[in-house]
Amino acid sequence: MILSRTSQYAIQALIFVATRPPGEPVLNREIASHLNVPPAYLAKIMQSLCKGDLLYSYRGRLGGFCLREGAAKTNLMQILLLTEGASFTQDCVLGLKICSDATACPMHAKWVPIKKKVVALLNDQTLEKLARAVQTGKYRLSDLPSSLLGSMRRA
Amino acid sequence: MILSRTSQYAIQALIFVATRPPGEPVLNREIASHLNVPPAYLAKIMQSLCKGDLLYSYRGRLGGFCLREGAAKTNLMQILLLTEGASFTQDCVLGLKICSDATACPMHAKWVPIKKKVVALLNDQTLEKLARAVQTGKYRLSDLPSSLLGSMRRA
DNA sequence: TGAATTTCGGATAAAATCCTCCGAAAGAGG
DNA sequence: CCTCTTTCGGAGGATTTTATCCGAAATTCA
Repeated sequence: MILSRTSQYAIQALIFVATRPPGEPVLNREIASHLNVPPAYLAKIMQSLCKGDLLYSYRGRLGGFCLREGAAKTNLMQILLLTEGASFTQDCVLGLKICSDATACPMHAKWVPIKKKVVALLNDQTLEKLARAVQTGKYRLSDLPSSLLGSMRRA
Repeated sequence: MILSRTSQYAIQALIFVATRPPGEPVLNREIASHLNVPPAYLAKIMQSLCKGDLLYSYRGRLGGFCLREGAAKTNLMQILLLTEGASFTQDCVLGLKICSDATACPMHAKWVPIKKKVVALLNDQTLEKLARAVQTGKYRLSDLPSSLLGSMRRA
């Protein structure tokens, strides 16, 4: 409804890394298998997150990825700026090239307040917070094992 | 940020037809040029809107598209159901296959209220309302002529 | 040094979305 | 009837997104 697969993978991966003890590199392979996402594709995304200064990467035997210092304070908006580009929150809902308070599409007035709420939420949610939510066990990052899927779907 | 191009074109086209006197067929060509949208592609979308029972189509010399009776009460949610599919509002923000109150992703609790607001807005906005908003001249459906773009951008 | 491991970077493939083209069918009017 | 116009339906192309593959570079450890 709102995020590309790339963004979803990026956010999931970053939260996962944030749940691990800082300073201990996490393997791409390990992240991918835990999140159940394609490893080769995730590797590309991890690379771009390194270039976006959110992660450190280390090659070789003790290699892997670590959160950069301070990156735990990163919020989702900052991540999406990397993965979706700057136009993410700027584009008109109906796709008009120009849509502002001065000259607006018929949805503009009603849409802006909601968009503000979305942006505020994305700004508020940091990796730190999200990682903690997962660590408490209250929330889940990976999909349920397929053995449980059947019973969940029925519920 | 949220809608596919196809959905944007569909909504724009429907609003445009809704601004026209009912019963007088509007040509695809006319809609496309007014919205500045690829005519051949729009034709496909119009076809699917006919199949979705929102429009009537007429072939031949006096042909074109008309809103089906009652279709002016159609809201955006119903249109998006046709163009985006049912999962549009159901999918998890982070892409988890299962994400419900019982077993949720770390964004779930904060996201659900916002999603509800979005859905409520989409349910509230009917073609009738949107068309009227355009007819009053307060809002715009088509892009500005390129001659004005420069001055707008600078503002 | 050499072997093993891991990310890097570039090329490429697969799938989805966006878009075009064209002949056929249907309707209007002479 | 024929001609003109329009949508219909199917095939296909272009672009973007998603995903894979592989050799090269870096790092660890023996």
